Amino acid sequence: MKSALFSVLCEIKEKTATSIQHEEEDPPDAQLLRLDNMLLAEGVSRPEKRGRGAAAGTTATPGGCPNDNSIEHSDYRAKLSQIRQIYHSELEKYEQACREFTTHVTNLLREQSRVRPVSPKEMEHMVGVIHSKFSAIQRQLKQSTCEAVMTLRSRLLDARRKRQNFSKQATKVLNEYFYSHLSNPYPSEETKEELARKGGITVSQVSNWFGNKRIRYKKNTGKFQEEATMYTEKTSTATRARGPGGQPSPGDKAMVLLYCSCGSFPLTSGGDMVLTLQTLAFLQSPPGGVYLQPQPPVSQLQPPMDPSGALRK
DNA sequence: TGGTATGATTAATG
DNA sequence: CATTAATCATACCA
Repeated sequence: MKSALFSVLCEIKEKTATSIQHEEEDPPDAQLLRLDNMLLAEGVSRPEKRGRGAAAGTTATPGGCPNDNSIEHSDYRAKLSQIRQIYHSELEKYEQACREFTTHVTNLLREQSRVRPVSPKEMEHMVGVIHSKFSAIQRQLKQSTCEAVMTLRSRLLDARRKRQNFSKQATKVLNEYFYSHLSNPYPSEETKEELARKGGITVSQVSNWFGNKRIRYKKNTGKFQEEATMYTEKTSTATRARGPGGQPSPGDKAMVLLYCSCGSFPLTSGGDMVLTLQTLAFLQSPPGGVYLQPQPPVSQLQPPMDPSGALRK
């Protein structure tokens, strides 16, 4: 032990002899500062600390969002606190080691001072060098902690990485609403909440879903034909009218067709119009069942260009 | 393993 | 601030 210490001491001494100021050759204090900031922002530097604009933007919550993503985040938080613990204990260890080492070295120097003159300046230098060494180690610790946090974040917080398909129930609920409101698939906030509740997902997930759905439906309506008939049928079973064979009630089907001949959803003006049209369509819907029309009658919605072509007729 | 489906994110827009 | 359109990254399936 002692010999090891001594060798380090000698090394330090050498360096001191040459030039102290350039000892570390790379003093990026800015980087250190950034690391500190990040650790602070991530809540690593201080256990249990909240209340800083930092996180407020993303996870404002106390109000009415029940699960939102706190469930998913609990795992993250658990791991984060683990990291925090390790970080603090390591930091503590380093600091203690630093103190011990410093006293050790000063003692040694003091001993040496009996046989040779040791200037106070030399002492100071020694101490300074030791401290800078340890702070370099600390910086490394901070850096690796940062990396760990980043990895953790990307693994657990970035939802894109942990994407999970919605449950059958959720997609059913969403699709049913979507296809039964094809003419205006823009659920209100309340509706979104209800859909979210029924599907066991969050409101923002509902919004995302509708955003994706609208755009994808518009982009390639043909592809969704099957799905459309499927879900419109499904909803009609609830209100099922005649026909054991499944003669679907014309209403919703008609909506699909209607929609097709009407153009895109952005009928901002609205609801009444839709209703009227719906009734109209219902009345006009041919008994035979146009709904099965293999040809996608759809896609009138003025997509800029229709790749599937051949429609519009 | 490659292609597709799908949920989430982001930039642009009004 | 809600949407659209594009894009990312993963899930899922043949």
